[in-house]
Amino acid sequence: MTPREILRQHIQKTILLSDEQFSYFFSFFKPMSFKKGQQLIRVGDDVDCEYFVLSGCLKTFFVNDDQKMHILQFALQTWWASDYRALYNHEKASVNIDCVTDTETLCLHAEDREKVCKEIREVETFLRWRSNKGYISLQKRILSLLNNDARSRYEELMQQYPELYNLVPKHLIAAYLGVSRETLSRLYNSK
Amino acid sequence: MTPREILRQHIQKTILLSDEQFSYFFSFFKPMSFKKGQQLIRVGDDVDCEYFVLSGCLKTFFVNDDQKMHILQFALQTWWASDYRALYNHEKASVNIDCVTDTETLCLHAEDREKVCKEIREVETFLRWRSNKGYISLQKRILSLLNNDARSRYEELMQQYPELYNLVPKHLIAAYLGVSRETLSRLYNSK
DNA sequence: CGCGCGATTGAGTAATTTCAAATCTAGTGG
DNA sequence: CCACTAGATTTGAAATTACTCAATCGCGCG
Repeated sequence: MTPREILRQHIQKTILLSDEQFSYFFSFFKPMSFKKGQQLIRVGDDVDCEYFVLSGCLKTFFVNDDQKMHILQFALQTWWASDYRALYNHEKASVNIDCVTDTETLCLHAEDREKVCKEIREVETFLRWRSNKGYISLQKRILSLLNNDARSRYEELMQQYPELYNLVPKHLIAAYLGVSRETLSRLYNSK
Repeated sequence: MTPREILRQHIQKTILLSDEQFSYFFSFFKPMSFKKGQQLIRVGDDVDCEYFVLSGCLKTFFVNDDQKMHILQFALQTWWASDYRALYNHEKASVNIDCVTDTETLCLHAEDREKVCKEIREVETFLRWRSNKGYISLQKRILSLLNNDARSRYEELMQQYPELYNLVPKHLIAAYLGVSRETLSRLYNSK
């Protein structure tokens, strides 16, 4: 599938755009490819765009004073990634984003997003629903953090995104689940 | 402040509506008042509306198989509450919402929301930003759950929402923070 | 072959939970 | 005003869970 098709199918799960409308929207996306380990956003950066993943895997993460990394999100194909707090409030980035693997993205600038939102009603509807879905999935994750122990969080994640198993090193999975790598290792090697 | 003024001020932090537009939007909100302990949404219910809090406090929560309660959200004045997963996907409720104190709300039905969104562009923009802010605040909470121990989560919460201290029983705060009530008690009585 | 990264294992430590009991507090009825 | 009660909070002690730190193992790659 071409980048254009990937994006179009993704959007059409929520709304319908005419060829003309979609072409116009698509014209604002800039293809950007990155190598494994390359950084898209660093803490303190100005943030003016968001990334739509075509292939590969990004991670959004935060490193605390003790050098411990916490992962907020893995972004696979058709996922969006940015520091949305920075992007929407015009603040400096408070999280990092880099590549877990080589990754191809489409980059959309915030000003273009707002421009197209104004011009094409359906695009704004799409973005509203995208935010809603994001909200719902974060709520689910919070519930999982509150309610489940590390093992069931791990099983839940692997069941929902099996592709992560081979794509992402275990210590990153641990940083996403909120346990130490040692604990995660013990969890799935015993029992 | 009247309910109308509370809602209007809240909305105007994001977008500007003419008197006429606002009156039209406002006409779809139905005042609903509840007593402490009263349930607005129960797991398994059909969900067709969301609530805008005028006064008092709601909690959105989940009770697991061990009868342990986990709190997803407290909703104070100008906060919105519903089971958004159920509301947006037309599923049965997977969480409960009830009143921590006597609570006054404005109730908005999903179909009316979509209707007004179509008719008034600014309302859709408002809802898009509302979702974004919700997403950002949940992301902040996840980071806090991953990175901070129970004590700093408690201090963070009390600093951000001091009114919760007198309004909400401590064992509910514990259920929000993800610790046992005994641990929470020890945390702020030692030190 | 040796390096480097990731994964595993062991042992000791720290944090949190559970369970049970005691204490406190606000509201009710006499 | 007092006694009573239900709910909320606190405290103690034992058990559990997860963490840290250090060492080891495994494997792909130059």
